[in-house]
Order: sequence, then C-alpha cells, then structure tokens
Amino acid sequence: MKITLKDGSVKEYNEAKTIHEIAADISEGLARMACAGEVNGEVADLRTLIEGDCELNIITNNDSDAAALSVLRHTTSHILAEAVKRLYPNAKLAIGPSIDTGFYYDFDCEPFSREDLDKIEAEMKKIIKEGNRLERFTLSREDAIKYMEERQEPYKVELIQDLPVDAEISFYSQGEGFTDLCAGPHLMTTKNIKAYKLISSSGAYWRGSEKNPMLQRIYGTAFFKKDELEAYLLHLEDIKKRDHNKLGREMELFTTVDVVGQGLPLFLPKGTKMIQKLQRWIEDLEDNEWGYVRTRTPLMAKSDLYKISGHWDHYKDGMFVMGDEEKDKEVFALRPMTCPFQYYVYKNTQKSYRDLPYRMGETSTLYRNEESGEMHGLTRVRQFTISEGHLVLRPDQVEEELKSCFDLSYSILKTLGLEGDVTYRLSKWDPENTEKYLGDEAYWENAQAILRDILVQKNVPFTEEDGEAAFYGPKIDIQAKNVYGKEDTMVTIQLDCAIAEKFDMYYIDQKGDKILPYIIHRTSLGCYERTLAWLIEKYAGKFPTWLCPEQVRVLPISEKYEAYAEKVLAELKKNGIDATLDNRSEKIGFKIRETRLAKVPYMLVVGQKEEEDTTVSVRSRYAGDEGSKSLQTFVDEICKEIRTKEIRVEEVQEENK
RNA sequence: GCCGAUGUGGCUCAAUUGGCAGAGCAGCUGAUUUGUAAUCAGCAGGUUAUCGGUUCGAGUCCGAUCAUCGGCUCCA
Repeated sequence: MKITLKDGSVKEYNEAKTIHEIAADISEGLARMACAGEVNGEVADLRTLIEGDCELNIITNNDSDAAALSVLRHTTSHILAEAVKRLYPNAKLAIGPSIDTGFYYDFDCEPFSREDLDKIEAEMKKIIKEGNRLERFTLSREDAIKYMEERQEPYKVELIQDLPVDAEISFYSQGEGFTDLCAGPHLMTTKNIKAYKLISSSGAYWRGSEKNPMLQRIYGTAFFKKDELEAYLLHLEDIKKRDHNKLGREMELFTTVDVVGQGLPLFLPKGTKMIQKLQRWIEDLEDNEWGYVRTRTPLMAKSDLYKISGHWDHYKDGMFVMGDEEKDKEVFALRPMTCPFQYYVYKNTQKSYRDLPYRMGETSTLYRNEESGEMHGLTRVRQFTISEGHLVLRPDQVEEELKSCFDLSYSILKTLGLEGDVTYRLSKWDPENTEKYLGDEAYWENAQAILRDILVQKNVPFTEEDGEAAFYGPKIDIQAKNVYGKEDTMVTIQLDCAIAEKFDMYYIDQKGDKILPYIIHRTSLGCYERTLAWLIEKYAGKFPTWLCPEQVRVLPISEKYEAYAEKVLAELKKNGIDATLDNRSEKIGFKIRETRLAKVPYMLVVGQKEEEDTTVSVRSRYAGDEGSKSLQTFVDEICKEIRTKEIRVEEVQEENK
C-alpha cells in the first residue's frame, strides 16, 4: 500500500500498519510527539490500522492546532475520571468530551468543592506520573453492556444501548485501574500530559435534559506546554476586566438593586447617555434613510390580543400576566414583542399595493419572564428595549426588503466596528417537533429557502440550525460571543407568512382584490442593553468618541482660569459635545494622570486667560499630547469625528527609556 | 427552574474559638501650586443583603427570603 505524507513523499508497506507504527518508521521523535493522525482529511486515533492507500498527516503536539489539543484534552478528561474514581469510588461516570476551551467530565456523585478539585488535581498528577499507556479494545454490544453493568456504570450502559446498530463499541484503558467507553482518539500514553488545570465544577443535567437527574460536572483545560497554560489562565484573568457586568458597573453605566428585582438593571446617567446616543442615531437613520415610519404603541394589552397572535398559546409562560383568568373579567399582559400592536397600526387605514412596502419602526420596550437562573448582567434581562420593526410587503418585494434589512443591520454593525465579530445563523424550525410551530412543511421549506438565498447572495458564511426559529417563521440571526465565548443573538431578521392571516391584514392589488401580505419582523441594531454590553467588552470601556458619555473633560490648570474654562465648556456643549469641567484640577495642577485620561477621549487643559488667547491644550487617549490649538479648531475637529462616527484607534505609545 | 459559591462603608478587602466592626482607595475639609500611574494632614462614612432563631453575647452558628456570580436548562 502507498501512504502519501503531508510533504508529498510516499511510503510503501507490504502489510497493514497502525498510524503510530508508520510515525515510528518515519522517526522516533515523530512517534513520541504524535497525538493523532489525519487519514484522507479525517482525524483518526494513532492506533488506527491503515490497510490501503491513503493520504496521511501525523498531528503532533507541536502543531498546537485544534485537533491535537482536542486529543490531549480528551485524554486528560480520562485522567480526571480515573482520579475521581480513585477518590470517590461510588461516583458514576457519565461523559467527558473535549470542548473549545478545554474539557469536562460529568459524574453522578456529591457536589465538588474547590478543595475537592485541588485534591483531584493532585491525584491526577500521581496517575500521570505512573505513565501508563492507553490501550484500545472493542467489545460486542452484549459484552460491552455486561462489562459496564459489572462495573456498575448505569450511564455507560445507557450510552451503549443508544449507540447505532452498526457502531463499533470501543474502550480505552489506562493501566490497571481505569477503563472507559470511548470512541477516541487518544494519546498513546499519559506521560505527554504536562500542563492542565481544573477550572470549576457545577451541576449539569444528564444528556442535557432538565427532566433527567443533575450530575456534577468538572471543567478543566490542558495544553502541551506549561507556558501556554499559564498564558491561558492569565487570559482568563484578563477578560474578567473587560466583562461588561463588572466594567459597566465600575464605569457607572448601570447598576442593580436587590429590592427592584432580578433582570431589571437601572441605567445610570452615563449608561443612559450612551443608549440615548444609540437610540437617536438608529431612529433618525431608519426614518430618514431607510424609509421607516415611527410608531409608539402600548406596553401592555388585554389577553385577547395575544390570543389572536398565538402568543397566549405558544408563549404565555414567558409573559408577565396581570390578573387572574378565572376570576377577573379582563386580564392584561405586558408585551413580550410589538408585532400585533404594529399590525393594528397597519390596519388603521386600508392599504393599497401602492402603499407597500410599509415599514414600521419602534423603539420598543419588552417584558419577558425569564426563569430566575437565566438572568445575566445586561445580556439576559426581564425588561429590555429593541430597535424593533415590521415590514408589510407584497410577495414581489420580499427578497429586496430582506436584503435591505440585512444591509441596514450590516451598516450599523460596521459603524460600531463590530461587523467582523459576528456569525450568521439560519434558524429553522424543528421538523421533529412541528406542533410548536404555525404552518406546514411546505410553508417552512419555502420561507427557509428564501432566507438561505439571501445569506448566499450576501456571501457571508452561515450555519443552519433546526429548532431555532420563531413559532411563526424562520430567522436570519446575527450572533456574537461575549468575552467568555458565550453566544447571544444580537440582530434578528424573521420572515413571517403566517400571522397576517390571523389579524386579517391585507392590501388591495391592481385588480381590486384583497391580498395577504408578507411580513418581516426585524431588529436593526437589536437590543440596546445587549449592544451596550457588547460595546463595553469590545472596547474595554474605551468607546469611539461619538458614543462616549463624556467626550471632553475641561481642566483649568488653576482656579484662576475657571471662568474661562466655564466658557470653553459652554462652547463645547453648544456644539453638542458632552463635556464636563474638572473643578478639582487645582489640586493636581499640571499633573494629568493617565488614569484620568483613560476615562475620557479628550482632555482640554485650559491655561490661558480669555482676553489673552483662546487656545486650548489638547490631550487625547488616541495620540497623547496633540499640542495646543484654537478652541474653534478643536470644536470643528471633534464635531466632525462625532458626526462621521469615526473610530479613532489608540496609537501605540513608544516607551520612554 | 436545577446544582454550587458568595453577600461587611461608593470600590477592594480585614476582623483569631462566638467577645469593643477595621484598613486602603474614592469622598469631604484644609494645607501644598506642582508637567504625566498615586503630595501631606484631618474629617466623615456601617442596623455586616433582609427577616427570624440559638446564645449572657452573632459579621461569625442555624433556618427562611432576596440579590449577585459560575454552570445546566431555557432564550418566541
């Protein structure tokens, strides 16, 4: 057989060989460093027997690529499992895969404390020191079940029972003490595990269902080199500083109060200022450049409205309902979305085909009764405000308007400097669970195809996911990750061909017939709270000037110049610049500390008396000392920066010797 | 909702076995008039998340509630 290696060279063998044997044949060093093989592009265990011609790449721990790391981490999770079994023999094993940031293993046992984790980590060290080789073997389904039953591992038995009929059931053992059901791949020996750390523990449902018992999960991570692990742990510390939930509170953008309640953040003046800037921008943009009309509709309605829309049946648990359906004549609910309200705006007058597309926008505050454990900072809250909109369309306008919604959102992301940080998702219905949705298969296939086509035309990479759709239609979701890698929906564009009928919405076409319109539900910038959170983390609090709640701080070098400083301040404010006067500057004199500058993009050091001069000394976070210039020049420059929403980049300061 | 951790001035944290609630930063007052990561002195600031219990005595022990954090589940 002929084995073609990565460098193009070819090895020939007469008999079948494992990947590890081939690696050893190439060089001993390679065999020592090998983690896995890649056979015709597929990752394979080193123990895999190669029996025919193929292209082979040996993945080594020098590659530090995802595949190599994943093998290392998976093997480390087995070490973890062995350590737990040694210390807690009654713990039952569930699953232990590698993940993006490391690995985890689930056990059925008592919860672990941090001290427990430290003990387990020490035990892992012992196991690794023993340096056992990992051996792979397979069993028939019957024997495999018997094997795990004898070891009293009910979760493993369940896993084996659920494997496909034709699946090969493989096990890996390390030394005498530990064997696990596992598809692999794994390292050849535990010796190569050198840098690992148990990060945390928490509860996790067996097989991810809340109906199942809760197991104990231990998260850990592993790297090939100690310094890589150190760097990762430092990185974990570092991203905490960008965490919007910490930084946003520190910067006095928002706070929470026990007695107000969970998921109900209070925006402080600075945070409010930022949201106001975003909101004014979005409303003007939509109305003046993208053809929207603005609405202002109630925050609550009678249950009757939600019964028509279908929310009462599909979403009642997520709504704040006021009153008792049994006793009260009328029951109200806070709105979880604006759709039906805007539909009645549309229906207020009869519409002709000439009136379409009819694009309605509303800065709408919504209420959703999330479960208590789900709230988080500004990203998961019970009351939030979105740049919501509904477009009522003729069928021939759907494609163009969808594209336009996409373009609007994209341009907003670009202005905020976030366009490179998102992923796109086509959120489809769940064909296995159709009763959750309105409409039939033909409806969904058609609507999904239209959205898919838009994503293809826009030439953005996207994933498709079942079960992520709204109950009335599929979505294009624009997703972003927070500093910890957790993903949230930032923008959504949904196609709905089902609800118009429920509300008896129509337009009159050229022939005078009543026609059912299509509807797009969409956000342009999405949820203001979430966007603010995202911006805090993206810019680590150093926002583009136009978004800063405080854009300029005026700093008289002594109280002699305070009167002039007041005039400078007034001039800035008159030009729409958010400026403040630092009235304690006499205390620091000329000592302008970097820590103060970090809070505002510009500081104006005022040291001239008005009658003598009207120059200001400018310091910016972008370029340090920008020298002295006339006040008018400064105002013109910053107004332009704000108007164009420029994102000035901090210049790397050369270190002084 | 589930598992776990946490809750002490605005912030970061102390407080021995259950024995007088303390410090730094921030704030205020005064002094200093200074050129880039911390001038000096003084003052003020707390019903230790809330409610209840045990005790001669509770920040500390017990119970409940609320909130925050890490996860799981969920996220129209």
